[in-house]
Amino acid sequence: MPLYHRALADLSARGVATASSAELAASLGLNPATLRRDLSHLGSLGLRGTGYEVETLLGSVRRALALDRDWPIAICGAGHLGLALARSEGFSSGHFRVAALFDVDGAKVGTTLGGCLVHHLDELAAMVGDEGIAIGVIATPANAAHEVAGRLLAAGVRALVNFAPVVLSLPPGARVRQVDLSAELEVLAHYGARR
Amino acid sequence: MPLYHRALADLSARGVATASSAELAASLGLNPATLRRDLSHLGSLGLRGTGYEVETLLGSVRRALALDRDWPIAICGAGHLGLALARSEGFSSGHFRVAALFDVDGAKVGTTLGGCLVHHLDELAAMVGDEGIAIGVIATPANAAHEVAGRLLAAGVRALVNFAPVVLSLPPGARVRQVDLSAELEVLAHYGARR
DNA sequence: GCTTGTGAAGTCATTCACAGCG
DNA sequence: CGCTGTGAATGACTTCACAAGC
Repeated sequence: MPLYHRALADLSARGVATASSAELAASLGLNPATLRRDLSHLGSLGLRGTGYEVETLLGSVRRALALDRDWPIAICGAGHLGLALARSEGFSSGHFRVAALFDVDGAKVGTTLGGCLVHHLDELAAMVGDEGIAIGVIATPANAAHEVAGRLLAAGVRALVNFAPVVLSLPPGARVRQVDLSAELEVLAHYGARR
Repeated sequence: MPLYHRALADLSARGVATASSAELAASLGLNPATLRRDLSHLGSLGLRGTGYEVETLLGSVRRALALDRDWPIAICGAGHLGLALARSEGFSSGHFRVAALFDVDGAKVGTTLGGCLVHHLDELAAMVGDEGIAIGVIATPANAAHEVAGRLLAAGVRALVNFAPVVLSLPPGARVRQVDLSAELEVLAHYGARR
């Protein structure tokens, strides 16, 4: 669904008014039927014989993804990865905003890195409440990930993106998206060796 | 499969000799049957009544993932993300090694960032040959991703990790792993709004 | 004409449940 | 006994194929 959102935002920016499932699917490398069925979950939005109206569909996808409001994010870990994420397009542009950067290193706390003031992790709970943070990003070393996840959950954050190579066991009601850099490389190594 | 590799490497480092499918699965949050079926693809490695011998199984998984050799990697894009990746554990420790960092920015080329000399993208083809690079990482802005992917493929690199928010259309025989930061946030926003 | 939305079929992955083995 | 490996059942997705509609 995020893919559809991006494809439609592109078309919208380019001023395209309508697009058929075949065109959309081709631009995303998907089967047209898959795309039609996915979009049908949002309602009957297509015009038979014509396709989909880009602006209308974009609005529906945006609502489905709850991108019609702003999502403040907390990034935990102000190392290289945390800073890179804080400055990346995906995290700051559009519907997401890096509300705070946290670390436990006294040398970093209080300084401004990448345009963001670094707070101590102890301030997490307070800032989650003040800023309305609902999404937490774990960009710490592996051995700190569990504790940071626990603190985020305790502060009321129930949606996490975890970049640490650790499987987080979470209580029901909490969601985690795991982003595992070395796992990506390992599957490529597997396929690479087979050629 | 990379998850199994990591779990087994952990157990091995902690000196554990054997583990049952139930124990392994619990530590990864999986169903034991799923794990047994996955491992059965590697052969009949378990000891009935006992479980799996950690070292033996680790060796088999390592071979299956082709991690019994070194994989030199090229990172294209020496921005914040590219540098963070170059310094990350996952990319340098173990079986992977950042062999070269590339950019097109003349101000960066020739300097040493994060312990790596930055080469101009024009040197890509030569260095792929010299270093035996088989995996390329795209850490460029979205609008440069297509061209960089093309250059990597032209140089003979057929395995890519793409961090740019662009769907790459590749010739058959090439593999891509897409890592999409904003897509992760968007699915969390979707679920977050439903609670 | 062309394109959607959707039953029906097909494919792939997960899970159950148990025979077979150490 | 306990645990693996695996048929068989279940579920989730994908794709086909076509009737319904602009």
